[in-house]
Amino acid sequence: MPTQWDPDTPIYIQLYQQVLSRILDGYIIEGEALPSVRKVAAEYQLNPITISKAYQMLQDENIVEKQRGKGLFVNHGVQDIILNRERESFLTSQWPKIVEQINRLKLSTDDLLQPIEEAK
Amino acid sequence: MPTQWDPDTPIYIQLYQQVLSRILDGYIIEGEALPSVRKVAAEYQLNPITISKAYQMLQDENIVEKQRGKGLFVNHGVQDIILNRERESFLTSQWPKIVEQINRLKLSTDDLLQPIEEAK
DNA sequence: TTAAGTGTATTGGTGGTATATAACACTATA
DNA sequence: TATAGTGTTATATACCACCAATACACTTAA
Repeated sequence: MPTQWDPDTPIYIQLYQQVLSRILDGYIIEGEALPSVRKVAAEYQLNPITISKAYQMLQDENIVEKQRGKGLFVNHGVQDIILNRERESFLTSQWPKIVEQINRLKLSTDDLLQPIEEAK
Repeated sequence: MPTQWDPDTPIYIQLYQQVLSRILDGYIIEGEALPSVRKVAAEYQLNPITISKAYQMLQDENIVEKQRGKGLFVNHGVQDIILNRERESFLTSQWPKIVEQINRLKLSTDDLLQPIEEAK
């Protein structure tokens, strides 16, 4: 599914973001286990440690919890937390820069809406 | 002016982007010379090679041209070229991802416009 | 108990970034 | 002709992020 990796972003970061996305979009359910480090490693032809590093970030943020010998389980209530966190982050740190960029490039609403209409 | 450097982006990349921005915004004029490698190095406490690396990128893209012994001069017509290039890049590679993100986070137009209104 | 399944700590290689230092080739000016 | 100003190249050094190979500690189930 992750056709290819973006060479400008560390793989473990992309894995981390992918898990967040899948929780957010409901493909990974609260209370269930993440696919094991070795499974993902085999599927994507990666070193288990690389996946472990992504999973470690999720543990540090209390998104998942480790059950020794069993795997990593998604905590309850996390979907909402992620949604709010991403919204907050987008609105405060990304969106202002985007607006500034739009103004700097003197882009019209037509320029911005056209690609959206075409995608429909 | 560049209060501080973003630790997540190479300095020479930030220098390169800064020059592009200043040309775009009219602070650096076509036909004029860029500040010399050594001046910038002294001002920002950097190694001359670091500045040279940024300037090399600008030469590779024909933004500036070298006059041996004199310095690097901004080519004519470059302001428009940069504007079009940035617009193109923004609309095709950044904006679609932004729109997708907005949809994914189910952000309303109110959420997006509020910070803009507040800034006025 | 044994085998297979969890995650992870250690170690080492590779490549990118930036520095320090020096030298080169050229031009403009006093 | 000196001198000081351009950008550039070369070498060595240091540091850190990324990733792989290996080995370890633990749990579960046959």
